[in-house]
Amino acid sequence: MISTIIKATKAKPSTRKRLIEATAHLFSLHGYNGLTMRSVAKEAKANLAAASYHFGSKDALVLEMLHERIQPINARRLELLNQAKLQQPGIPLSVHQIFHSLIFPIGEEISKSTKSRCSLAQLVARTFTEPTDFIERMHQRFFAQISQTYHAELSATYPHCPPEEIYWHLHLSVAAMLGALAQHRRLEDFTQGHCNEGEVEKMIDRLIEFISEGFIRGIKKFSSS
Amino acid sequence: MISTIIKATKAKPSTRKRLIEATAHLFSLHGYNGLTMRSVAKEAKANLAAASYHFGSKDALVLEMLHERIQPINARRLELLNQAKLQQPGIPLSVHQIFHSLIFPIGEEISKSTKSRCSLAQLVARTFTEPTDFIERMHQRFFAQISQTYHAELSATYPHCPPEEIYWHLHLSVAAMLGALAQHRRLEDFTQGHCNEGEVEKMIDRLIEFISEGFIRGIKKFSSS
DNA sequence: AGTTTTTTCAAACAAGCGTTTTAATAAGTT
DNA sequence: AACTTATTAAAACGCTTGTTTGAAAAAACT
Repeated sequence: MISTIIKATKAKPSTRKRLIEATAHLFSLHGYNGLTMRSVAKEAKANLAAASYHFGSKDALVLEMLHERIQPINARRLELLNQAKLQQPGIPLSVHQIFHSLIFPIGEEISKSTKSRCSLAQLVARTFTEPTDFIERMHQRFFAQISQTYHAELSATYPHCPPEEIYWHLHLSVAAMLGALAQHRRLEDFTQGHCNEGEVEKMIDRLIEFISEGFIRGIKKFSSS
Repeated sequence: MISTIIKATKAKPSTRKRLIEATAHLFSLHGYNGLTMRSVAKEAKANLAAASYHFGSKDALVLEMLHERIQPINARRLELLNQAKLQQPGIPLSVHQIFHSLIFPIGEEISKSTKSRCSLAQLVARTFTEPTDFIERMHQRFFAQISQTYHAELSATYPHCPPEEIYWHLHLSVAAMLGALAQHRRLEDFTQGHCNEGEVEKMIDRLIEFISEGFIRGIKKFSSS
């Protein structure tokens, strides 16, 4: 009786779930080209043909994994955005508020997933640095709309700023965010041990401040001249 | 007579040079794993065995290419740094001056190389996002020293700021720079055509301002509390 | 229970990979 | 001109890749 309960709680997840998790881990480590069906199968303790059976192809497998990982983050972003707007109806959000809603959800997910071996930071970042064609298409589908949302929000905060300049600095902000995520793994090496990769909160706090101020001062300088 | 002169001026470069150039182009497009000896040979209009003959292995070929491309940038950085220090001996450099010396040389090289199909921005950025082991080692060799130089310079500007906080924000700055370079290719898509990828100068100017201000305000906020 | 559907498994497939070999050609030297 | 070295070329090597096959096992359903 007891053993069955233990067995039930410790029962390993479905093959499908294990494949997705292994894919996330290996993709974040080695990128799309560095991920092989055999390495996924091995890590998921599944048969080589399992991934093809469940997802059809390597492309579809990776796309499904990315969908499952990224969708919750984007949903949370919009949630935070709307939440802030409801608290001050009619008043445009501050730059800090806007970038908080953009960056904070990533920190949340990273903290959640530290128990698993997959670094979400690396995964999200790799989505943008991978050159594979199909990932570019997927990127377009996943992020095109949300980037427009943020541009609109920032335009509301700076109603007299030319849209082009908003775009320039939003682009820089997103690039900085992704760069920080991608580089986070190297933090300890880069700082000769002065900073700790595990302090995700510290990183997120500083990143939000860094980007917000970079954005504010940049807009001020380049839209007035 | 004339034909020989034309032939001489238009003579295609040595096989070795063509291989390096093709490697740079394909590496920046597809990364290390996505680059194949056959694709390099084809683009360089050389035989498949040529790369192995001239460089020994794929690893050595890519390393040599990176060395040739990155070394001049780092040299120029130190040159600008020393130049600025000579103009105001004894006085610490401003944050803008420091980051100008870090970022501007990349802009120079990008402008130079726009005639070739290789985007230097992508190449430099990929150096940092590629997970391949040997590239990590190479990165350590190429950038470990220069990152220390910049930390020292910034510490001189902020003598009372704890080194840890300098590291944090230098890390964010470098990450932002690399992120911007890596994302530069997507600029037009991201901004729905509002911004032009070709305007490298604009990007560099805004990047220097963005990072400098992010650094300054971040240091102010997080080292005083 | 028997039957159908879903899932696992080992083995094989063609294609592409980095590298090596061997021979032919070009360049340089005495 | 003869000889030595450096370079190019085509073909093959062993290995890994994503995907498919067909049979065995497990699960689900009537």
